[in-house]
This record gives sequence, C-alpha cells and structure tokens, in this order.
Amino acid sequence: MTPADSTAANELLAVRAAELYYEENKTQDEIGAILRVTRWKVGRLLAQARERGIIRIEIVHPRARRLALERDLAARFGLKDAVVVPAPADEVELQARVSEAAADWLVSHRPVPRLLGVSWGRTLHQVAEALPSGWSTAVNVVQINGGVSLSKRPGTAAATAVMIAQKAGGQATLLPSPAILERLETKKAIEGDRTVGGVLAMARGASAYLYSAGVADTSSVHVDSGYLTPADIARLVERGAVGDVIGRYITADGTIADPELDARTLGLGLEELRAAAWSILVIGGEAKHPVARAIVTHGLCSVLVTDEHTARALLDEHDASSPDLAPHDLATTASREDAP
Amino acid sequence: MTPADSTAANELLAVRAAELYYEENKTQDEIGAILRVTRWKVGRLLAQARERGIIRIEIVHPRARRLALERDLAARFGLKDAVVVPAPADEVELQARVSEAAADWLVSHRPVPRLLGVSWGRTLHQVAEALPSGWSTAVNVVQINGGVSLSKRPGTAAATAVMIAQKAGGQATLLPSPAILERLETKKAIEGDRTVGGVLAMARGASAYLYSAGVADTSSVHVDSGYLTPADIARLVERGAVGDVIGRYITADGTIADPELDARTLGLGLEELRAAAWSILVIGGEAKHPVARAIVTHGLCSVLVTDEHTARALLDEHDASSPDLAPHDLATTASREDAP
DNA sequence: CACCCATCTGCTCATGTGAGCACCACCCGC
DNA sequence: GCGGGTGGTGCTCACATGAGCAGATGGGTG
Repeated sequence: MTPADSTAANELLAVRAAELYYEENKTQDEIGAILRVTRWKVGRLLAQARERGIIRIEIVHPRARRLALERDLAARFGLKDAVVVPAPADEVELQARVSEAAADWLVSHRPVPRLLGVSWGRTLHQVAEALPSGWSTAVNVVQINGGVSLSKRPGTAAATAVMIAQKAGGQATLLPSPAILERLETKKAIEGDRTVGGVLAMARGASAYLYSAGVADTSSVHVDSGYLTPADIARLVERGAVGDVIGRYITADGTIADPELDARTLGLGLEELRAAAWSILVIGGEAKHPVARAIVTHGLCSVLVTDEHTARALLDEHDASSPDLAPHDLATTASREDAP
Repeated sequence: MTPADSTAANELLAVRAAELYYEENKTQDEIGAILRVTRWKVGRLLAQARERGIIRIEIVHPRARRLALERDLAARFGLKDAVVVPAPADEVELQARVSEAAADWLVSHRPVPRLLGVSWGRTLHQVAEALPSGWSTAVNVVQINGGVSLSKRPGTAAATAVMIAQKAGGQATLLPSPAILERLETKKAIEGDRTVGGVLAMARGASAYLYSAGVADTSSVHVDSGYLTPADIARLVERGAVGDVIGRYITADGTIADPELDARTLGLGLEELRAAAWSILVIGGEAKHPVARAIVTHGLCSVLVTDEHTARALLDEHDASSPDLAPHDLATTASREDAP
C-alpha cells in the first residue's frame, strides 16, 4: 500500500468516524467495532478530521463571539481585553449587537468600577439601553466631555449617562458645557467655573471610561449639533483627521488634527484616556474602520468592543500608519452620526 | 429572577460555554471557573446548546454521508441498508458521487458475494470505474440482462462487467443476447440456447445483484440502442411506465407496464430481483425520482444507494401509489441515458 | 543485505465527561 | 399557611477519552 493510498483511505475512514461520532453519537469504541479499527485509531482519525477541517463546528447565535479574533486583537494591540461579535449583514443590527456586547462586558467586568466616565453618542445610548436594570450596584457615572445641547436630539447625552447610572443604582454627574466653544477664552472661563471644573476633576478620577468615536465627515454629530460647519470638517479632513474621540479630532497617526480647535474642545484629554487603566472603546461598522484603527494602534483604548469585520480590518493592516491612506476618501464614506 | 430571565441568562451562558468548549478547547472544569458555575452546570449548558441547535456540527467532505436519511430510508422501506450522499449542485458530480458511494459499499460489504449479478448502463459503468483494483478477491461477475450491442457505445455493457470482475481478480460471464427481442419466439429460442440458458441459470444463483434504473422517456438508452422507438416509449408512458429495471419497464405500482414487451425482454425477472438476498440499486438525480420510488416502495431492492435529494423525495411521499401522479409528465422530464 | 529513520500501532494511565440520584427552592392550589 | 409538585443543583460513580510511550513496520540508503 503506497502512502498516498493509506492517506486517502484514512481520510475516508476519518469521514466515517466523524459521522458516527458527531452525528450518531456513538462512542469511539463502537465506531472502532464498525470500522474494524482499534478505538485509539478512531481517536486519531477524529483528531485528523478536526485538524483538516473536515469537521466544522459553528456556534450560531446572535450573542456569539469571535474569541480567536479577540485574542489576536489583544495580542497585536496590547489590549487588556477585546470583544468581537459576528457581523450581521444589516448595519443597524450590527450596531445593536456591538452595543449589547459592550453592555455584557460591563456587566461582567471585575472589579466593578466605582466611578465610570462616559462619553455620549448613538452607540453609547444603545449601550445604556442594553444594560439590564441592576447591572451593578452603586456605580456612579460622570460625563467626560461636553454635551449635545445644540443637537437635534436634546438631552440624549444626559439621558445616556443618567440611564447607565440609574440602572446600576448610582448617581450621574453631568458636564454642563458645550462640546466645543467658539472662543478659547470662553472655554477657559467655563473650565475654570467651579461646577465644570469639579466635574472635570471628578472625571479624571474615574476608574474606567466608556466611549465610542465618530467619523470625520459631514454627517458627524458635531455638524448636526452646529458645533462645526461642513467647512470645518473639510478643513479637518484636509489636515488628515479620520474621526473624533470624546470630541477631539485625530489623524491616522493618533495625533490631534487641529490643535487650535482642540484647545477649544472641553472635556477629558487624549492623554488621560491613554493613561487610564480601563478605557473601553465601543465601535462598529465599515465607516469607522479608519478611526478605530487610529485609536487602537495608538493606545487610546485598553478594551475594544467591535464587530468581526472591523476586527479583521484592524488585523489585516500591515502598517497602520502607511502613508498611502488617502484621507479625503474618508470624508466621502457614508456614515451616521455617532460621536463625540 | 423570573423564569424568562433565567432562561435568557442560561442561553447566554450556554453560548459562552460552547465557545470556550468547542473553539477554545477548554475543559468543562476550566469553563466552570471562567463562568463561575460548577462543571456539571457547564455540561448541562452544553447539552442544552446542542439540543437548541446553537452548536452546529457539519462534516464537510465529498465522501460524507447522510446517516440519518439512510436510517429513515431503511426503516420506511424495509431495506437491509441504504447509502445517501450529500447532493452536489452539479448533476454530473452527483452521478459520480453516487457511483463512488456504491463502490465503497461493495468494497466493505460482508459477506463478500461469491457471484455478483450486474446490469449495465452509465451509472454501473461509473461504479465499475470507481472500484479500486483488488477491491475484493475472487468475486465472479455475471450479466443479468441482455446487452447493448446495438448501442452507440458498443461494448459498454461487457466492459462494465469485465472491469468489476477484473478488479476483484474474478471472472466475468457475459450474457450474449440482445436486451429485447423483436419476436417472442426468438426470445424463447435464445433463452433455450445452452449458452444463454446457462448464463441465465448462473445469474439466478448470484448472491447479490447490482443495478441501476432508467427513466421512461425518449432519451432512454433503449431508444438510443434501437431496441425501442420513441413511439414505443410513448405507448409505455401511456400505460403508466415510469422507468425500467434491468430492461423491464414498470409503473409506479411496481408492476410490469407492458406484459407483451416484457415477455420479449431477456434477462432476470423482477421476482428474482425481489427474492434476492442482496439487490443493490444505484440511482441518483431528479429525473429518476419516480422510478426510484416505484422500485423502493415495491421491494425490488434491498439496498439503496442514492443522493440526498432523492432520499428526501422518497421519504416525503406520503402515499407512494397516490393516483394523482400524472404519468405522462414523466415522459417530458429531462434525463440522460442510463439503463436498463 | 543490513541498517536507520520515520511513521504508525496498540497500549497504560490520568483525566474529562455524562447518567443517575438525592436534595433543595420555589410555586401553586387548597 | 401547608403539602405537593416541578425544575434546577451538586454530587457519586462508571465510562469515555486523550496524552504519552514502547514496540512494530516499512521504505529508503550505504
């Protein structure tokens, strides 16, 4: 018998063994009797079948996760944790799944944060909604960047923080300030205000931060809210901005796209996010791949909650800061509001 | 905690457990530690996940089989054995798979038949080709129905029998006669010939029969071979013929469609097939569902080798002899030569 | 022709796993 | 409030399984 013969014969045997084991629930011993081989050989055949991919095991469930991708992400980007959900075809569904996953992560995260700093946006609001009542006990919540009072949906930012706190039986502390001020002096003045300053100080002491990110295009919530004009966005994109993190626009290099604008942006700084023990980024969808990449490759988050496609896009990048990324392409990608 | 809550919570736990068990190869004990439940609960969660179909195990291989369907077929139709292969989209591929499966069955069948009676046709030829050299030792082969000498492919019938015998190191005995004679007297005369009579006697003593079946339409090999005219076929179809078994046209009731024609057909009779310990039908493809049903529901085969779609079609039939089958529809179904 | 290396085989033994069982908590009707 | 269910839990124990190893096999090479 040539080696080729025995390999082929083994493959057939392996298929038979796999059928009997996985479909007929027979023991390896019984299978051995049927196929006229020893039970040890059956075990080996099954091992081979698994290795060669003859046996495909799939977990079909909306709440399933992609643990292998999670491990790869954590290893590649030095994350403390990663959560990757299978991506449904539907973008709306995808956002919902990612948000649910973030809520799940929060619920089971230990140690429970005493104080949780949160940003706002559609994604974060979904996370808040996905949290079960009583998801934790006495977790207080503090906003980490200026609100959305000018928005078409007033109160969303506040509602998000309040909901998260309420469901954990804690208190929410809101940051009573616009996201971006028109003049630097105003920003400094507001920052100096005891109330605002106090909230910012509290935010700096949070034990974990939960935030999402927005895309640098004209559908940004900053444009909707009137903080920025489409022209401002165009200028940011020209300077290489890929999106915003807690209201601050960054480039693919992970640096501030426009320092002047950034100085007028009120809230936690990027360095504080980077230094935090637990900074949890919740982000999903094609349009956000560039900003997700910028955040993840430059250490702005320590936990990433995302979808399978985003995860693969991040892992496929051979050089995250490759210069052939044409930034203006990003401004044209379709995307929905979600910020800061 | 309401029952609904605990059910949902269990489902999530089950998904997590399944991921850790099947994708991460952790032990139930380790999973218990991670999910903070006892290892027995992990076992139960996994059992639930399997029951609910959260875990899908699939065997992806061209030689895979459908054991559940095989069992159902055997039970429903009182077969000694059944082989069902997954159906590829491609009809040519499907015929190849079914033939391979038949060859596999022959190779591993015990007891090894001393003498194997074979029919002929494209399917049987493929089976012969799929058999490995040395598939058995000293199995002699005998043709069980008249040959195809008038055919466009002279010698195929003989080649099939010879190849099967040769590969098992045995002798082939051919039936030197046309399949259908023009006159009854001629048929009786040939049958009485010592050579032909001897072969027929030998065929009656075979320990197993291997055959396929043809569809009753104008693409039948009997038309190609000149044994029957398209008009003959039309007449047979009018009488309810669905196809032929070793040259004999039968109706959905499993009876001879045209006794006069049948009397002129030389070879083993249906009753001899029915009485045989091992009569192995190799049949696949959409067009052959009606004739397969006729054969299987009327006990003409004891072993069925087929494809998944045919198997399901056979099992879906609530009443195989239901009168609302319009026989002339069958004549219009596309089909390729394969007979008798 | 003898040797060697690589692979495969059947085994022992430790570990992993599922069936079955006693128990407990909770829910419901009385 | 109280028994009787009903479903879930943790356990024992027997069985199934995989790791690791010694010996066999077989094909190629000096």
